Amino acid sequence: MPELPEVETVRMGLDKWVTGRRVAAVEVHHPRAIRRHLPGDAHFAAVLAGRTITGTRRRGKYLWLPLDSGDAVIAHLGMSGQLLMQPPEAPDEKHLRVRFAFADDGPELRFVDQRTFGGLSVSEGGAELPDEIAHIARDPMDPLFDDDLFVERMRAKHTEVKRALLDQTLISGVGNIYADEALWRVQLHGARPTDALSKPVVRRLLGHVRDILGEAIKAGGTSFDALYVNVNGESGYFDRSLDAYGREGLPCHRCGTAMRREQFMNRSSYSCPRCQPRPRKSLR
DNA sequence: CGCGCCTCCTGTGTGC
DNA sequence: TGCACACAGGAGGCGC
Repeated sequence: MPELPEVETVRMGLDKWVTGRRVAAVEVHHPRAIRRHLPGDAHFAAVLAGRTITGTRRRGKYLWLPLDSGDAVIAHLGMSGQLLMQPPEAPDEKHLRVRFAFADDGPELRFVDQRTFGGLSVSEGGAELPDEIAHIARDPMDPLFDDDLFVERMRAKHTEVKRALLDQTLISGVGNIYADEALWRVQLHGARPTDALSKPVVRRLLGHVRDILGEAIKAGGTSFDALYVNVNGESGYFDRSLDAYGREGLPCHRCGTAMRREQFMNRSSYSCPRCQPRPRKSLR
C-alpha cells in the first residue's frame, strides 16, 4: 500500500541504480502493466530501447524516470507494485510485468505487481513533468507546495475532511493509512465537513500530514505484509509507530479508549471514539 | 463542474 | 476439506 513515503523510499533506492544507465531492451510480460499507451506494448518497448535514464523524480505517489530523449517513463505502484533491481540471471518473479535490461549487462530493473493496480507508461516530452500527471497536486514535501492555497482550497470544498485528504488534486501523496494518522493527531473525525473547519485547524492538520510523511520517509516507509518491498528488498517498518491505522479495539495512545473501525469510502477508517467524535451533522 | 460511487485485480484469511 | 466470500485500496471514469 505504497503512499508517498514508500514511493519516495523506492525512488531514493532506485536513483543510484538507474541514473546514467542506457536501456538495452524492454520486455512487457503483461499488457495491463502498460497504461494509456495506444500504440501498444511493442511501441512502448521500442521507444525506450537505447535511451539513457537521466534521473528519478516523484510527485505524490507517482514516480518518473526522465530520459535523454526528453520523454519519461511514468510508474505508479498501485496497491502492490514493486520496482526491483535484480541480477539478470535471477529467476523471473511470479508477477513480473516488465523487465528493463541495460546495455552494461548489469542489474535489471523489474516491475513486479501482484494485483496489477499499478502500471507504467511513456510520457512524450514528459522529462520535466509528464502531462499525464500534471493534474496531480504538489505534495507537502515539495518545497513549492503552497500552504495558504491548500488551506483556502480545502475550506472551499463541500466534502468531508478525509475525502479531501485523499483527493490527489488537492494534496498528493496521502493515502488511507496516513490520512487516518493525521486525523488522529489533529483529533478530527474523517467525516467532518471541510467548509466548517477553521483556518488554524486546517493548518494544523497540514502540519501533522507533513510530520507523519517525513517520519515515515525517515523510517523507510510503512509495510504490512510482504507485498511492499523497497528497491533493496527490505520491508519498511513505520507500522510499529502507527497510532490509528489497523488498531481496531486497541487502546488509543492518547486516552486509552478502544479504537473503532468504520467503513468509509468503501474502505476501513480507524479513529478514537473519544478524541475524534463523529460530527453531529453529517453532510446533506 | 463538483462530488461521490463503482470498478479494476488477486492472494490471504475466515467462517460454515 | 473445500467452498464462498470479505478484505486490502489508488485512481480513472462516469453518473447525478
